[in-house]
Parts: sequence; C-alpha cells; structure tokens
Amino acid sequence: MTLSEEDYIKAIYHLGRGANAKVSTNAVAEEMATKPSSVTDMVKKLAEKGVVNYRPYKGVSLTEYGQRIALSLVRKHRLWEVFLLEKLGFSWDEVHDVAEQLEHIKSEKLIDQLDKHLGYPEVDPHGDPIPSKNGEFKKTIKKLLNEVPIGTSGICVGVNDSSPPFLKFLDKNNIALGDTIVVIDKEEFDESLYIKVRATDIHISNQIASNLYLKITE
Amino acid sequence: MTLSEEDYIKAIYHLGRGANAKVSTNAVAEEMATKPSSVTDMVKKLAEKGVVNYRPYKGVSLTEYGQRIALSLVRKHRLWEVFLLEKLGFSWDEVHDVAEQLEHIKSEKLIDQLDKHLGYPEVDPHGDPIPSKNGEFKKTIKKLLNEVPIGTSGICVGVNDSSPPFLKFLDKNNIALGDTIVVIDKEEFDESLYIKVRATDIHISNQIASNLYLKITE
DNA sequence: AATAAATTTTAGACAAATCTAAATATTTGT
DNA sequence: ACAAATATTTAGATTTGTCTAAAATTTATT
Repeated sequence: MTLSEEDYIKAIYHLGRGANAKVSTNAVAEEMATKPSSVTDMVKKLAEKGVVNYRPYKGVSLTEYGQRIALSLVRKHRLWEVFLLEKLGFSWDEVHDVAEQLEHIKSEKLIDQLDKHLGYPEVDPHGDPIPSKNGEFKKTIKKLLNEVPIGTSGICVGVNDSSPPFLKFLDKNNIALGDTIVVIDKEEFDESLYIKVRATDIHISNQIASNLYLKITE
Repeated sequence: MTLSEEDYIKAIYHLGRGANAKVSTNAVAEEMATKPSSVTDMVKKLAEKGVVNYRPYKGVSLTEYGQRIALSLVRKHRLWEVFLLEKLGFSWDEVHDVAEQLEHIKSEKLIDQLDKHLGYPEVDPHGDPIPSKNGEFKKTIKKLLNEVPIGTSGICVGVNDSSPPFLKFLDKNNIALGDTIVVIDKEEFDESLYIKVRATDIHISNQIASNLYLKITE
C-alpha cells in the first residue's frame, strides 16, 4: 500500500468506528482535508484492490482485508506513541503527529521488536487499546472518575471543566492527561475519593472526580 | 524536501564523498537505480531550489545548503541504525534498509531525543561517524587489525578472507561485524595480539589479525 | 409527488516523478 | 583532428494523486 492509500484506509476505519459501517464520501473528504472527488477516485482504486466495498452513491466500507490493514496501522501508530512518550520523553500531546509518520514504516521485524522493547503494552498514552499482531484487542470505555467502582484503573483522558481554577488544581496535584489513575477507596460520607496518580496517593472531592474522564480497559 | 528529493541529495552526497565534488548524471542514475533522464529532471529542480550547483553536461555538486541537508539525513540514518541494533536487537546487516525509511521522518525533537536516548553515540554500527546537530563529525579510517598501535579501539567492519575455516574461527570466538575491538597488547615474538572483543579478552595470531578490518575514529 | 437542496460522480486538467526515444554534446581512439 | 563511442539532455508520454466545474443521483421540503 502507498502512503496515501494507507491514510484513506485509516480514515475509513476511524469513521466506521472499527466496524464495517458504511462511510460517506463527504465524511472521508472532511476527515482527510481533501475534496470529495479525490475520495471517489481513491475509493474506486481501493475497491479494485479488494480493500473496500464500494457502490456509487452508497458509501464505502472496509473489507476483511481492509480491516486487517487498518488494524496493523493502528497497532503501529499506538506502539510508536508509547515509544515516544515512554522512551523519548515526548508529552501526551506531541506524540500523535510523529506517530502519524512512523506508522507508515514498513518492516515487520521493526514493529515486533518495538513491541517487545516496550514490554508488550496493552494501551497507548491516550488510553486506547493496542491491537495484537493478529488484530485482536480489548475494548475500552470512557467514564467519569466518580462513576467507576473502587479498584478501577484507567488513564486520564479528558476534563469536563477547563476553567483556570480547575486546571490549576490538576497542575498542583500533578494530574496530567495520560496519567494512570487507580481508585483506591471511596468516602461514604461525602463520596470523596482516595486515588493513586502515578506513584502518589491523594484525596479528592467528588466534584473534582466528576470533572475527570477515565479511559478503562475492560 | 520530498522523499524523492532527499534520496537524490543523499546519492549526490555519497558519490561526492561528502565534499563538493562534481558528480556525473550517469553516476547518480546508477546509484539510484533510475534513468539518466530522470536524474537530469530532478537535478534541474534541485538547482532551482538552491540545493545543487548544476551546469548542463558538467555534472552536479551540492551547495552549502544541500550539504547541510545531506548531513542531517546522514545523522538521522546513523542514529536510527544505532537504535535498531542496540535497542531493538537488529543485526549488523538488517539495520540499513529500515534506517533508509526512518531517516525521512520529519521531527527535530524526535531526532534530538533519540540522540539523547542512545547516549549521544559518535559512530554507527558500521563504524561510520554520526554528524552532530550542526553538521560536524569525526573522520574515520579503515585499517587492518594487525596494523594499528596498541590501545587502539575500533569497530570490526570487514574481512579479507571469507573462507569457511576463517569464518568458523570468528564465529567460535564470538567476533562479528559491528563488534567493538580494542587492542590490548602485542606479543613481540610472533606479533600475535591480545584483544578485547565486546567484554571478553582473547589472544589471536597475527595472521588472523591481518584478515580483519577495523574502522577507527581519529 | 414535484421541486429544491445536498451529495456524489464524472470529465478534463494539473503537478510530481518517472520513462522511452530522439537529439545534442562531450570524450576517446587512432 | 575527426569519426566513433559514450554521456547527457530534450521532447513527449505515463502514472499517481489531486483539483475544478459540470452532470448525475439521492435526500429533503413543501
């Protein structure tokens, strides 16, 4: 596959949410910042190659084969993200653009060894699961921190409130996007939470918890 | 620069041996496994961009600017080679092809952090020097192991004799291409050598030493 | 159900990088 | 020095991926 073909496959995969859902030409054009006519051209080519199912005016979906390619790209992308964050000290928001380039490198050995080097991680820095070599992966869900049971472990992936006082609080307590959070215990009286962020334990109010999103691997 | 432009720049750089030597159209075509007419086209484009000096029928050479680009590519290529060998367990002969792809990734932070992650290496697995960020690098020379003074350290980069008995000897003594070899001492009587290969010390005859090439950083 | 609005496709053009074949320039051999 | 051989460039075609503008199809509205 060419670089461009791979980008289209990824776009169709993401818009179809991993399933074989039909995706509209305009949606793909929007996602790829290109024109609908270009999408039609490419989609026809991909259909010829057996990567997508396509009927004019009816949208596209990935074939089995296309899904295999998409999963392999997602796997590469997410493994590189882990590498950039853990080994090269990139921050949560810097990893995506570089991984977008690295995912196109062609070498099976490279990706297998990278996986090993990273200790076979199950999720990337954004809490999204990393497909295995044969395309299987865990489902994840996004929940508010105050809605998960005690014992739950997840990755902090977003905030509800982005006002300066709240962000200042997070900063002061060393809570950042991408951090792993474990719910240790819940206070019955005020529903406040005892949580572990990275290495340290802290105590936060239910109000704080209701403004933090966690991504959880099932 | 596009991927293709970068490949031409590298080819011209290598054929000109790093200097601003004029390189013939045919030589570039040969190096890049393409046709001379394609080279002419690209070289004109690169001249427009100020990357090369070009006069029809008189060959091309890199400008200052072109050399800066070439050195940055060489730096990236060699750093990735070190990464593949040291961190991902690739062997000496597997690193080149993958590095050829990785060198085109565009991210200054990526390469700076990779450099740091690897401990700022000075040479790649083939014993070739890695240019610094601003394009400076050490010269290296290739010599037979029996011709270097005591105390010399270098990387094993080739053999003179590739007969099965010799290769078997190397294998038995755990000497492989890419290994760092240090000359500890020389026996006056028979000119045999005490050397350190990776971690272990061994004693080899002058005849063995005269069949191993070392790349030495000056 | 008929028309308007939105979406999608087609047709034709363009830029990048390549090729083949022909034309031109340079080098070599005697 | 001049013809032959070699090297290089030009001209025109091709492929890939893109675009614009016009045509066709589907969806929405009254």
